[in-house]
Amino acid sequence: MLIVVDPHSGVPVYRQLMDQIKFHIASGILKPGDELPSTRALSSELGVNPMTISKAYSFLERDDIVERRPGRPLVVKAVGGGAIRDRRIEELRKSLAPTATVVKQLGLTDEEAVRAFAELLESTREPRDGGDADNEPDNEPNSGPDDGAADEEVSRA
Amino acid sequence: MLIVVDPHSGVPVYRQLMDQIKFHIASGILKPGDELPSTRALSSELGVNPMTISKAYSFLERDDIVERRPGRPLVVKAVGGGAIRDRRIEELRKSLAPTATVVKQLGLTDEEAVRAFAELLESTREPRDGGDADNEPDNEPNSGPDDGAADEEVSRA
DNA sequence: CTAACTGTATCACTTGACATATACACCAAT
DNA sequence: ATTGGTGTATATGTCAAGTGATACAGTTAG
Repeated sequence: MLIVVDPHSGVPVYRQLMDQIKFHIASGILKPGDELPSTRALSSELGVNPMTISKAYSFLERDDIVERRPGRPLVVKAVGGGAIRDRRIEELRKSLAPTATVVKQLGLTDEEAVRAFAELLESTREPRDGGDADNEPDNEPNSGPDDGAADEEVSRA
Repeated sequence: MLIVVDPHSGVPVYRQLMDQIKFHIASGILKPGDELPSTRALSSELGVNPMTISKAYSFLERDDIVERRPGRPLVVKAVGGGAIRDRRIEELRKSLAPTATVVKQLGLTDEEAVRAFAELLESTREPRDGGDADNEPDNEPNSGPDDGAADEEVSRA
């Protein structure tokens, strides 16, 4: 469970935490039933405020990824292996949703759009350190505190 | 050239302007050489500050979409017909870029990601009423039966 | 030159997200 | 009950984005 945050990356710390924990679950490093590090432990290890950790944990609970019991450490929720995959696809779809609007707005055909996506993926197939990933420029898939509106790129519903 | 902005959409006004102007260029309503409405004209028409219009114009210039001459209206930059299509693809790629990161982050394969995208596009394809079927409350350039042929081009001065 | 148009640089204000400090609530073991 | 562990609600501070009022600079026509 290696977690690294970069306060200067432009990506909110609590979101970096969420992303990395989600990633660790998705890749099996964190299994259902495992306990997450305590807020204070992570806090001193990463040099961030416990509340920031707690905020990340709260959102993870809201996303049904983690289970909260008062006074006890958080544990990874029991989800079937398949469910984890589904969750990843779901994440992807959320990230993709605004783009679907753009496609229609630009009047592109589905094929053109799909092909562009495939090419883009291929071109970025650089094997760069899979671990964490604090990146995620501006258009976040979701899992934010807001979620409400305001997005980047092009607008959306 | 119908432009509508919704200050409550959560999407910054200047970005709504950019998106709609880009869209009008992509769809041919605005052609290279056309002049854009003056900042003050658009300002009073939309009820926003001229500076907000100017900000949108500035970004459009930064994106090489429009040309600025001091004291003169902005004009759509001369891009070849083919370039317009490329520009749309380019827009799409920009919208897609963050998602490419997410894909890697989630450890999904290209195929899975591409398929999810294709499915998403298909699912948003309204079966009835061909056209655009678009769900896009806030930012939608040419929606509405009005417009007809009334205003277009940019002249308006 | 003056007038009327263009765009915009500068500054002030508002708003919201983010991170934090403090204090509190819960649980388990002593 | 006390102690030491857990997570977190609340209020405060910081900072950047978005917007707007004002004043200024360039162009064109009279």
